[in-house]
Amino acid sequence: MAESLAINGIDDSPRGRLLSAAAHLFRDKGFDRTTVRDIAASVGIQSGSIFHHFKSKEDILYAVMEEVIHFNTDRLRRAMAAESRPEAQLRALVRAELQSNVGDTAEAMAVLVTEWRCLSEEKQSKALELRAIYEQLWLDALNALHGQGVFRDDPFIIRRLITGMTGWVPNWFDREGSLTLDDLADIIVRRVVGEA
Amino acid sequence: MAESLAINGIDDSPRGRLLSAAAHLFRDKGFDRTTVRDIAASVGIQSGSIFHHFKSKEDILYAVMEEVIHFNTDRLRRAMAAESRPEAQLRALVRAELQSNVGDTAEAMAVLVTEWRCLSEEKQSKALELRAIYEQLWLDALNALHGQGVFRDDPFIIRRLITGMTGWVPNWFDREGSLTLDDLADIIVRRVVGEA
DNA sequence: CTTGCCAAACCAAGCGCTTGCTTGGTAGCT
DNA sequence: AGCTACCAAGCAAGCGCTTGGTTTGGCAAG
Repeated sequence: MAESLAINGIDDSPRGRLLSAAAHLFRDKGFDRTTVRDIAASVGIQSGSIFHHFKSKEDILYAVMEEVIHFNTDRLRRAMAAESRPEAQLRALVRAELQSNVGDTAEAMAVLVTEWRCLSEEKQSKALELRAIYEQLWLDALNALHGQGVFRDDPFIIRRLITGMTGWVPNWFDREGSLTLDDLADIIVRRVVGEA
Repeated sequence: MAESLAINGIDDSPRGRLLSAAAHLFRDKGFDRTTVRDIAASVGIQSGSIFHHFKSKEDILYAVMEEVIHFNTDRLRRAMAAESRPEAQLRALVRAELQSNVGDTAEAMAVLVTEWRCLSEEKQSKALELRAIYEQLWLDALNALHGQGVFRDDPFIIRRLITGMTGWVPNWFDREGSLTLDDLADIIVRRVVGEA
């Protein structure tokens, strides 16, 4: 049932199983339409028992988001460190983000994007700080590439356009289709560096 | 208060005012967190009175989506008809979509994207049919451009990437900033036809 | 100009149900 | 003994929607 999400090694604790189930349900039905009774039922406990692990339903949502941001920031950092040639580094970043969005953390990432406003403003700020670290990695890389003349337009805007392209992919990409994620990464990279 | 949305000439009927208020609230708080009491209060009537105009809360959401899809399909059709040169036509389509997403129908478009799953499956299908007409206009145009050698990659994938780019714009674009929508349209067009 | 009428628009009240969360207590492992 | 994990029961609040009745504006007959 809950194949994806995974996120990390935290998974076989009661808390980890709750987070996995919650991420799955949140993506399927949305945060508001998912009840604590739904989450409890999908791990086989009573609804009240959830509140021994999280102090509120919103806390579960925040925990899902925090985990996935941390995990994917690490992945991005590794991708960046693994390449030195400019264009290869850009391709590595795009691949990493595609992996985040349609691969192992697809469910939690979808929740991060679509259920953002279900967080209190305070928790939104905290998550935004974590997200800013992720974005700074991108901007550092893009600024470097821009400085080396790999592309011409404003790196800040280019980053926004890449975010849009990769963020929309889960809505149409077919994992069983003939187009691979690496192919797609190349096509996206070509939107930045040109078809040369 | 409710400056945007507009959508059409239907606006000064009770129904039109309810749709405007609903679109605004749905974008602000989401469909589930918006109560019929909220909507009623924002047009100055009692909550029960809403059900003389719509038979359910979900019907309000569907009406908002239907109106905005029709309106923006017309706009796209006009944009396409107004240009004959390939690249100019592409730019016209991008401009039209940006106008839809961050201009006059921004609120209703945001609702269309984020509250999609709040519709029943039956209404989702109906909306999807309307949306398909819109998408077919894009594909026709992109296929023509592709045939004329304006770009090389698969038109179908390119359309998906454009959808992502333009769809994300409302999340970062600053209408008071120095970057205009036309500038942005040019930058996006350049992602398709190259920087030549 | 008045009168009688009707449909659209609305109100006041509340029903029935679901929701997130609390409470007080128990089973089992260390 | 004490801790983690859990159950059974239920409370208070909020939800979409219904109901029965009242106001309002327009319009044709007298």
